[in-house]
Amino acid sequence: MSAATVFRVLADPTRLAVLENVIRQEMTVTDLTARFAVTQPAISQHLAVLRESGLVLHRREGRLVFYRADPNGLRPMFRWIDEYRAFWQERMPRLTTLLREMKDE
Amino acid sequence: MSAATVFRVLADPTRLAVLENVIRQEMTVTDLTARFAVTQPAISQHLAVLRESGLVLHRREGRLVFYRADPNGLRPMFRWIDEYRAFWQERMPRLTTLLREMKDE
DNA sequence: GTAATACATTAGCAAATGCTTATATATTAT
DNA sequence: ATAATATATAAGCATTTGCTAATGTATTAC
Repeated sequence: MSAATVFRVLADPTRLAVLENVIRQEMTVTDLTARFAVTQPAISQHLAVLRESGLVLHRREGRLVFYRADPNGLRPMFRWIDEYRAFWQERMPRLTTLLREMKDE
Repeated sequence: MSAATVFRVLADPTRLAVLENVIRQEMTVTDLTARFAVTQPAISQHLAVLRESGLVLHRREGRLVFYRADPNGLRPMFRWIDEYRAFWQERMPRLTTLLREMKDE
């Protein structure tokens, strides 16, 4: 998964907001649908994109499907940031070790 | 400038690669055009998007226009990461102070 | 001046995207 | 079994996107 792919997935405001919700807490599709002005299929489609890009995990419990963010999903983004570390570092001196952790662990 | 906007700008592989080039070093439009398989107008259009979203700076010198990355351009992204700090932190314990710097300075 | 160079902008187009409606699939309740 | 609920998938459509070709605008060279 490339950084550009992760950026593309996060680029849509609705999809980003869906991710933000499942970062805060695990949630069903119905829960999510209730929080947005779009239909359930739209939410399911966003979740499919988030799933395929490794940004969320899901588990089925009866008819309910619970979604939650996968912290590993953003690793390509962290790797990208780290790759240009020297550049950000000019302005943000103590950045190095932190990004190292985010990238490697 | 919202995080989603920054993500959208970074989402296109060509445009991301253009940004990566001007991160490494200041460069003219002609320089950039030589490095990609697309036409000069395509490069100029990507640069326009990067300019309007605050990701690059430019200066004119005669007929040449030099572009370079603006490190402040990614601040919305860093702010977004910081907003969900607690979540990443579960897996990356020493993340806090670093993101603080990136966000605030 | 005129020509050449560097870059930006416009118009047009094919492909991708995000949405809705309709429908399919899976699970639970009766 | 049948109906109801939860979610996924498909089809269709309007909008956005990234590209090229053509043209416009500065600036420098002659």
